[in-house]
Amino acid sequence: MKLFLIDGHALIFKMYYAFLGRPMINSKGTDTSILFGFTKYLLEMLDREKPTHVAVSFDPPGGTFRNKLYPEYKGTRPPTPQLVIDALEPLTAIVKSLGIPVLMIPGFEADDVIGSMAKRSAREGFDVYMVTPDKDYGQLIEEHIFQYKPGKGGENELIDVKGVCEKYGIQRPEQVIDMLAICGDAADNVPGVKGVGEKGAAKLLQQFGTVENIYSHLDSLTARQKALFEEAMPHMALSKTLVTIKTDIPIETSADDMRFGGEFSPEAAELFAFYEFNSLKRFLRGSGSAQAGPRPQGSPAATAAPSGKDAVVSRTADAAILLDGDILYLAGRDRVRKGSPEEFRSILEDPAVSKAGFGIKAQMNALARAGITLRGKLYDCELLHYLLNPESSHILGDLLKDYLGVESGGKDDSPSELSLFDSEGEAAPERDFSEECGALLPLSDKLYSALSNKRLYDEIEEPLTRVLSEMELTGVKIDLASLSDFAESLRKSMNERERQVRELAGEPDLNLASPKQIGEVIFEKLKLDPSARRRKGSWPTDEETLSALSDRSPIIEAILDYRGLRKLLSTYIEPFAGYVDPSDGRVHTTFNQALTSTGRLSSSNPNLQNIPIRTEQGREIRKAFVPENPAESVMMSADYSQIELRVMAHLSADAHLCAAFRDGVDVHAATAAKIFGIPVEEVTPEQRRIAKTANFGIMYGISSFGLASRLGTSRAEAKELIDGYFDSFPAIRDFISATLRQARDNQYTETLFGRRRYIADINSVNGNLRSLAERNAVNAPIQGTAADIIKIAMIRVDRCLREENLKARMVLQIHDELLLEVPRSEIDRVKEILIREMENVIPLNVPLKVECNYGKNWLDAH
DNA sequence: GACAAGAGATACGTC
DNA sequence: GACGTATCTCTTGTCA
Repeated sequence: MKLFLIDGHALIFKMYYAFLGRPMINSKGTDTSILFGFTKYLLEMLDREKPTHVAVSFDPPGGTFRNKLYPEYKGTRPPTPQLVIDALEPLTAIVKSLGIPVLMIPGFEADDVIGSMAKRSAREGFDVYMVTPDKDYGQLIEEHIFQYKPGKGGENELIDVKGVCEKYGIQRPEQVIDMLAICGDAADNVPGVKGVGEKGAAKLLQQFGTVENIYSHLDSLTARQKALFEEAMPHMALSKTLVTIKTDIPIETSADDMRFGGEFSPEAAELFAFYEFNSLKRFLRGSGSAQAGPRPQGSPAATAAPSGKDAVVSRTADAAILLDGDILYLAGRDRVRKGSPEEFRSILEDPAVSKAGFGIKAQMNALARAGITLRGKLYDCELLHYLLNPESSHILGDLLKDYLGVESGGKDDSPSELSLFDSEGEAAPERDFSEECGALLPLSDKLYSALSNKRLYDEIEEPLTRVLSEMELTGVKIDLASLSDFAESLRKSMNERERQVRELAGEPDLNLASPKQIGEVIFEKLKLDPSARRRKGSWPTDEETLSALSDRSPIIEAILDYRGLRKLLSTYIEPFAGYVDPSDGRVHTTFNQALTSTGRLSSSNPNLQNIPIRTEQGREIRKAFVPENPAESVMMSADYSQIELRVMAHLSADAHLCAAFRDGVDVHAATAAKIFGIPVEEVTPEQRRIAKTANFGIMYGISSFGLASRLGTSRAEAKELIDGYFDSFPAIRDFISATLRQARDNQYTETLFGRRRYIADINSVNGNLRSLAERNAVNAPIQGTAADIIKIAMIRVDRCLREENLKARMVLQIHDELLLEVPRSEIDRVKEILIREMENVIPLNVPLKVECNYGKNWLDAH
C-alpha cells in the first residue's frame, strides 16, 4: 500500500513562484495559475506514481501552537501573497472533487498533520511518501517513510533514510531536528546557534549525537564554539521544539478515507470546466456528467472548506428541504419558506445548491413525479445517521433531540409520529414542519462532521440515492396474464393437497395454514413421532422437523407440498396484481437504503429480492419479469460469482483460497481437496457439498452446532470439520481472530470501505448473545464489503449508461446481481459495460468475476 | 362480550 | 449471516 501525503501549502507556494512571471488568466479574467499548476502537478503525480491512498494537508487559517510558544515564529516573513490566500478555498474543493481528503487541523501546521499521519500509516503497513520540498520533513524519514521532493522541470527527488543522512552528514534522520535547531531557520525566524552552520553542526552531531549531549560536553568544543553555544543556550530548547514536527496528533481520517481509486466526482468535471482546465480534462476519463458553465455564488467551495474557527462542525448543505404531501418546506441558514414544489423549482433543480433532508429518495421520487428533478449534492440525515450507526433507529425527531437538543413536534405529537414519511407516506395531519426543516441544516452539519469516513457517504450512499430513485421510478414489468395461468394450476394442486391432508388426518375442517393445528394432528392424533417434545408450548412443524418424518406417513409430503404451493401463491403471485401501477403496468418496489446492519439494500412493497429460484415451480415466477416490449428489448442479468467468498479470500489473504480464485478453479472442490487431503480430481460430490457448506458456514461465523444441523451430522463431526478447515486455511483462522479482537477492542467492525457495524454484545457475559455478536462481527465485514462493491458498481454502471446515452435501465438489485432492461441494439455494449464496471470496482487479491446473460425474461437471463 | 388493532411466533422465499 | 411477507394466535384496547 502506497500512501502519498501532500503538503498543500508548500505546493501552493511552489506554484505561486513558478507562474510569477507568466500568469494564467482565464476568459473570466481570473488568475488560475496556482489552481492550474497545483492540479496539474497532482494529477500527473497520481498518474505516474499510482498511489493506493492519498491525502492533501493545508495549514489551517489562524495561528498554530508554535505561535503561542513563540509569537515571533515566522515573524520575519512578508505577508502571504493574496493569490496564495485566494487559492486555498478553490483548491480544497478541487482536491475533494478528485476524491482526495483534505487534512486540516486547527492549531497545527500541515507538517504536523503529515508527520502524525505518516508515522501512523507506516505502523499500519503503508509505504508513505511525503510530497514536499521542505527540508524539515527529513526528520520524519524512516524505513517506510520517504520524502518525495518536487524539483525543477518536473523532476522529483526521492529521499530515503540513506539519502537524508548523507545529505546532512548525520547518522539518523531524527538528527535533522538537532541540525535545524543549531542552524536555525531564517524563513521561520527560528534563532538557532548564530555562527554555526550546516558543516559545523554536522561535525558536532557526528561526535555528540544530540544538542543536549553537545551541551553536556561544552568543554570539548573549541573556545569559539563553546561561546556561541553558551550564548544560544537560553533559546535552544525552544528552537528545538519549534523545528520538531509533531507525530502524535490524533487525526480522525482513517486509512480507508484516504483510499484512492482514481475515481473523480462529477464536481471535478464541473470545476475543471469552470476554471477552464481544458488540458487537464483527459485525466477525468469517465468521471461524471461534465456540465460546463459558471457556478453561482462560489459553491462548491462553500460546501468544502471548513472555517478556521469552527472546524469541528463544518457547514454542509446550502438549503434544507422537506416535502410533506404537497407542501414543500425550504430552509436556508436564516429562514424557512413554505410553498408548492413548483414555486421552488429553480432552487430544487439548481445543481449548485446543495440540499439537506431526511429520507430524500422518497421526496426525490415525489418531485420527479411532479416533473421536478432534484439536483445538487445531497445531505440526507437519515443516510448519514445510518452510516454512523446502522442498527440504531433513524427517526428525525430523535435525531433533532439527540444532536441539537431540540424538542420538536407539537404537544399532540407522540414521538413515534415524528417519523416522517413512514410506509404510509403520511405525516400527522396539518402539522407544520417548518421547525424540523430549519433544523435539518445544523443537523446535517453535525451528522456529516461526526462521520469518520466521509467517502462512504460522498462516493457511495449519496450518489446511490439517485440511482435507486431512478430504479424505483422505472419499475419492472410483470406479465400478469402469464402469472394467472400459472396460478390457476398451482391452485388446483394446492386444493388437491389440502383435500388429501384433511382426509389423512380425518379432520375435514383442518386449517393447513395453522402450525398449531398441524402440530396437534401430527404429534397428538397420529403420534408420528412419540419422542417429539413441544418447544415453547407448541409442536414444531417446520420443514426440517416434518421432513424427518416423511417415511411415517404420506401426510407429511402432502403438507409440505401444500405449504410450498401456498407460499408461492400468497407471497409471490397473488399480491402482484395489487402492486402493478395502472399508469405504466409496472411494479415499483422500494429499496431501503438505510435499514440493514451490514450495508446491504433491502426491498419491500413488494420485496423483489426474494423471488424464488431454487425450485422448479418457484423459478416459473421469474418468467413473468419481462421487458416492456419483447420485440425491442431483453432482460439482462449480471451477477457476481461467489462475491462473498472472494471478499473473504481477500480480507484473509489466504494463499490457497486466493490461488483457487486466481486460477479460476472450482473453489468448493478445491476446498474439499484441501480439507480431506486428497487430489482435487478425487473429490466426490458429497465431499464438495460438505466443503461448500463449510465455506458458507465459516463466512457466517457459524457454530459447530449450526454447521451440524446444516450438514445433518453430529456436533462432534462438525467440530472436526471446522478444525480441519482451519488447519487447511490458517489465514482464515487468523482473519477471524483478528476480526474478533478488533470487535472486542473497538466495539465495532468495518468493511474494506470503512462501513462500521457496532457489535455491542461482543464482550457480553451472556454466552448466547456473545456468540451471536461474534458471528455478526465476522459476517458484517464480508457481507458489507460485498454490498459496498455492488453499490459502487451500480453508480458506475449508471454513469456509463448516461454518458453513452444508452436506453438500457437498471431495474433491480438482488445483493450480488443486477437486472436490467436492455434494448436489443445495446446488448453487446451494455454487457461490456456491466462486466467491466462490476469486475473493476476495486482491485482485490482475487479477481472479481461477473456472469452476464440475457433473455426474454428474468429466468431466461440466467 | 364483540370486535379491531397490534405484537409475537412460525414458516419460508432470497442472497 | 442478512433480510420481507404471509399467516396464525394471543393480548390489549375500545365501545356499547
